[in-house]
Amino acid sequence: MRMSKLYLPTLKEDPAEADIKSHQLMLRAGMMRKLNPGIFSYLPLGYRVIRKIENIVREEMNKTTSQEVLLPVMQTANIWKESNRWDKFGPLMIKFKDRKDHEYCLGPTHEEVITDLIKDEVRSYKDLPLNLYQIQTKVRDEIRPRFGVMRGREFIMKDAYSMDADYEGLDDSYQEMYEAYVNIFNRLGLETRVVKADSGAMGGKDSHEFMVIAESGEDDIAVCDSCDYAANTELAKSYEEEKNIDKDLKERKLIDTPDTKTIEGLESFLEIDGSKMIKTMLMKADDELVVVLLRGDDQLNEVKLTNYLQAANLEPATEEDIIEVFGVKPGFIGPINISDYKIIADHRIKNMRNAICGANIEDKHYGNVSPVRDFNVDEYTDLRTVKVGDLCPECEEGKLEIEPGIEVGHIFKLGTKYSESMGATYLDENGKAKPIVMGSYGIGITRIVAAAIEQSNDQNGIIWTKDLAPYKIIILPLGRSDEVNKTSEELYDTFQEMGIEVLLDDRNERAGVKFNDADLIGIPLRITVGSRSLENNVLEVRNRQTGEDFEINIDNYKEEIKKLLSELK
RNA sequence: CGGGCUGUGGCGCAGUUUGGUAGCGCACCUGCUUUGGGAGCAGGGGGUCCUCGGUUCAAAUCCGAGCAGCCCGACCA
Repeated sequence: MRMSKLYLPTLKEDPAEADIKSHQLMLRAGMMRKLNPGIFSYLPLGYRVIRKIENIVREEMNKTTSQEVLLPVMQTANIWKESNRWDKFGPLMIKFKDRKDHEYCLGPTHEEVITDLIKDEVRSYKDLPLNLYQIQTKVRDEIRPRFGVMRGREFIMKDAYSMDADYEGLDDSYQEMYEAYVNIFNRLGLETRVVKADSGAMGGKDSHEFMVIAESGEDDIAVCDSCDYAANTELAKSYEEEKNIDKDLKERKLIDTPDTKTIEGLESFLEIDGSKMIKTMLMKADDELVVVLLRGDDQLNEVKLTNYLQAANLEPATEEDIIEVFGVKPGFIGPINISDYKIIADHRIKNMRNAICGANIEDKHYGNVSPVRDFNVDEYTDLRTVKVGDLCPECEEGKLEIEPGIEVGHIFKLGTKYSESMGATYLDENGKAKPIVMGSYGIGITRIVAAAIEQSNDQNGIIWTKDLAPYKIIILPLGRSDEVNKTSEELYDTFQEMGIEVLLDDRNERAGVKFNDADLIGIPLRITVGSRSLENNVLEVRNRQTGEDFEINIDNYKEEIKKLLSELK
């Protein structure tokens, strides 16, 4: 491609609206432009990278039993009502009505469509297993789109759905996809980590996320430094530690804590560590108020609590609710003498003795409080978010580290959630109707573009790997001598004949502009053609990935370039 | 939805405190010179100062309301 003809509007300065590297660089490198928050147009360079990723994903998917289809973006509300997700997915969906007043949404995902698609066609166990995938734009009315393409309201996703006769079949399908994902991310050159994950609104049992470790990641991953345990902190199990228990129950006492409403405040006021305190919270799970107890130095993990309660919605209770339940303003609430509401405590509360908690009296806390003797707990479960340095729940030897990650893939064992609600059944060997057992498997195509850039850039711009680079070679003719132009054109033609994707910077720009744009858009090999080098009968080549410079003899440049290309990552 | 910040040529910003009719850098157009890491000189085009309402002789600037964007929290590929 000739750059004089390429629609490539690069920017010298970082746009004010972008503050992570990948977002800044995608705008600066002319890969995309924003239409609305989280909604982008992809320009030639950006779309080329997207297609590279799509094709790698497609090739690897086609090596499995999965077959490519294309499902509708516009979906009738009926199927969402059948699966009971019309309300549950709720505000995340863009909903609208057609002229006949029928309700529709723009597809945020395709479990309903796929289930509807197969339910009339798959009638016998002989039709199973079946696995279908598509690569398509998803639309979600995200609460807060951000970080460019990282969390968009429109994004391209590869989603696959497996249909099996039973759970053993699902395990096989899941394993097949798992392995395909490992291959895909290897080919994409992304350093990913597979972690156990929450299945969230998709429902189902097992679930793994494929995470790219990156500073700008929105998820936290807990990783054991000794075994291979790795999980999203949303569900990473907390090790049930059994500390030395102080058996001597001291007499409960009331302590004056004027205007001290937070754990931190108590820590400095009383000079006692938060681990000796009981944190009391009131949460509203759907319509039920629940009292939650945690150790003072722990954080409530809302995903764990939501899952434990099997709630659709979880939010902190209002101040009015708190006053009604505890008879006191927030800051001084505690579990003592609370009996009309369910009290759920983290495991770590069980072994606490002589602790401090709110007294349900303004400006007062109790000291020397212990469970059983002083207050009742209805249920103990794992509610805390794991922390750096926690003992690993798996091997119980290593310590957990926490790293930020970008979720680029997510696989779920859905089970029969959709097939049951939507009536997708088959007849087994005995002629008995059974629900199809399903799995779903997503890869965020556009998010991978951002993740790849996050993982590979420098001060000058993007550094593409060979397989994602929109072009492999960029030729920079410098100066305007006929000889330079002639050589550049020859190189350009030759590379095209060789089937190598090549850019020719034939713009009437100064050397500095060309160098800087070449660096910015991250083309792996740059060939500089100038009178200086032509005099010596050489081509100057720079490897963008390593920064190395080479002078190659112009007489056998084809071989040299092939060699340099093959050495690229 | 809550909290913070911001809206001024295509982009990045100043001007707002103290009202007087809009400016800088980049980009763009023309000409000349230049041409190996974002050129120089000269000339030029382009702005409902987010919107609506108010105060005033006069509003980018003051007041009110609204809208939009960005960032921090709950959602997810």
